[in-house]
Amino acid sequence: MTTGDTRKGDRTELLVREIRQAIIAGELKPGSTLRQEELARAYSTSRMPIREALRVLAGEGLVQLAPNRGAVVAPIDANELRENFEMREAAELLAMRLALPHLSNAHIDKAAALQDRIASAGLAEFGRLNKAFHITLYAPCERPRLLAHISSLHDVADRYMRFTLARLDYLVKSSDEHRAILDACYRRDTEAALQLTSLHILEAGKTLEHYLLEKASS
Amino acid sequence: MTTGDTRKGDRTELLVREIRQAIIAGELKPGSTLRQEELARAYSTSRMPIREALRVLAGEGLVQLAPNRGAVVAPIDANELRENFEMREAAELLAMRLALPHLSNAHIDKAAALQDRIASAGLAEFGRLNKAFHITLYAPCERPRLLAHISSLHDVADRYMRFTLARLDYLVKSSDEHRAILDACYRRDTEAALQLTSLHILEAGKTLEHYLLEKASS
DNA sequence: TACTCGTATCTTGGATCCAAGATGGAGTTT
DNA sequence: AAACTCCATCTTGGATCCAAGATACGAGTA
Repeated sequence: MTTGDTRKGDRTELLVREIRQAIIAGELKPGSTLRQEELARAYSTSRMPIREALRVLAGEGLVQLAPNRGAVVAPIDANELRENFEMREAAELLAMRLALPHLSNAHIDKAAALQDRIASAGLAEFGRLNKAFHITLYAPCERPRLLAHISSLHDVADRYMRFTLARLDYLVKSSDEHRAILDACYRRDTEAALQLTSLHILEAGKTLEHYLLEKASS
Repeated sequence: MTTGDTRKGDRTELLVREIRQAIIAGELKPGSTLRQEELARAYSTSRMPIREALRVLAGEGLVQLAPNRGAVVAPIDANELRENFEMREAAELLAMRLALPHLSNAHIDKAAALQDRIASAGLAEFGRLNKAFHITLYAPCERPRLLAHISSLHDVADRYMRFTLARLDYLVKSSDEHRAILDACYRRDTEAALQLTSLHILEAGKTLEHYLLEKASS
């Protein structure tokens, strides 16, 4: 569930994080089969924690399990991409709406600082920082399940962004929209903040969908 | 993730289903510790599939894992109840909105048949049938991830409903609202269907919250 | 009497072992 | 030549074994 829990965590939990990152980053290619023995050797452990980790990742939709036939990295799928952004819009609007009444300038400052880092970061770091930016704005809503859900959705969105090798103009446009959202937050303009967030997410989805189809036809 | 996948499934998958139901039904009490050995004996298997099942259920938020300290059934929490219904509203409105353009009379008929069964069912079956009713209406949206998400949310809502021992008038009111939603669907009145669904969910949340606080103070 | 430290016991987590299902190829048959 | 069957091999799934962390209890001391 991608909880924000940062405590020590057992080995399996670490493996979940590492394999999840590997899938998001595309090091583990979509559709490739994951053999337990291989992963065990790769992460120098036994098959047992790998098995548990794969089941967790299956729950997040990043791998697909078939009984007695093993696991494959979830394939890239235009429908899933669309669905992901639709769900993100619904979930993030809710979070934004609930967070806004409790959003302090300190919070917005923190998000603004993250946006500054995004501006000077590359594609590899964009997803992580982008997620942090959004979650920071939503954090005051105090809804742990909702935030975990959003975090998980961002992970798969990040995967699609890297897969499509999103262009620079995508990052620039996104940054502009971030600044507009921050501005609306500082002004405590609820309607604008919600509207801008909605557009920000939906248009990002459209753009990535476009990139994906483009890539598929080439 | 509570996929609708109904294929044979390995032992672990079956265990997940059984333990999930036991938690929802309250047979496994909130806060009680789950010892692997006990569960293994109870389901006549070894600890191994139990361990995997617990991790999956942790992902769904039905159990809480603490490294080296085992698992407990997720405690009842008024905040989580509220959050659950807020998330349901957001997710189900999205599903409804996407499904309506593709909703055939056959689909609505099927949902209506489920509603008839709900009317003559008891508290124990309400949750399952209620979930089926809603999912049936949303199914034409063709969004597997979204539907799985909604299904999972319904599971924890069901748990709270049973825990609060929801009164009969709750079930009656819910049935009336179901019929109103069906009516709006037959009329293809999009606005009304969305509005009624929103109220249906939010008021159910309020009611259960009320019951829960009542129970807590007694 | 209350508090602390140490030990015995319990439970989880990881590794290994074994059985069962799936895959691939060779050989046979039509 | 194509297809089917049977068998060797590979991989997963479940059980058992062992180590390490956590808990509980009791002895000893202030």
